[in-house]
Amino acid sequence: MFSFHDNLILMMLAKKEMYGYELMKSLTEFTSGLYEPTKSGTLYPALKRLEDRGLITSEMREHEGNTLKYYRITEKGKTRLERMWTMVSRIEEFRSKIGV
Amino acid sequence: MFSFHDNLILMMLAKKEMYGYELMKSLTEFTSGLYEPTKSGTLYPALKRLEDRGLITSEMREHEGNTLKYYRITEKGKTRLERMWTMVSRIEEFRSKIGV
DNA sequence: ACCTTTATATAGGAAATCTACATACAGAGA
DNA sequence: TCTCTGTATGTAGATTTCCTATATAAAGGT
Repeated sequence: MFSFHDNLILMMLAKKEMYGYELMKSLTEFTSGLYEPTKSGTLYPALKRLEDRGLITSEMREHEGNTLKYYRITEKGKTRLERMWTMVSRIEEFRSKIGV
Repeated sequence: MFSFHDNLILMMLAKKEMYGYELMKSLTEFTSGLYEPTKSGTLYPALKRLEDRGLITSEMREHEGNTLKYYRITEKGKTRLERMWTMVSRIEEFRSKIGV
């Protein structure tokens, strides 16, 4: 219905462009205490899918002597992310209604 | 990492116990305009999984002449749901920080 | 009689996830 | 020097979940 993991990736890249490993660390920190750390075997195929669908783009770039693969969210990705924000708002609203 | 659909089911059942078809309609209404309607082929196997894991329980009960299968969230299910609330709060907080 | 809605469910294929492994380089410490 | 840890990017295979289509049955409307 809706891949939560993919949306978290888009969310992170909406803040700033990042390379894979950096993103992995950010996701792990974000979900710490709640979910298992993000693994490379989950992240990299996900990034490939998101790029194939035009939600993100990638570019190889030098950074302190290393060649890193930087990912950036596209306009299409931002539009997709809007759906998550709406969903999250609905959930918060629902929660406050039922008072749990 | 985290099945969003499963969490929405738990959320709905945290409000009140429901039978499958009723739950399907509720989920469809909740996600309307954002995602496709929930299909029976997705919902019923999900309910079976959640019951096998002890997050919900089911009971056959009469309602206006019909024998319906009512589902109820368990304490374990409520604990699981707490994780989603925390996650949703973190997302809202993140969103306000980046200002999108 | 026929159609739609309600109600629950399975079978099979497609997609996503998880576990494990593979590679390479850089720096720290014994 | 050798080894270990951390950084960095990925693939292979199995498991799990999801989607599409189908099946059944009963009730109510036209």
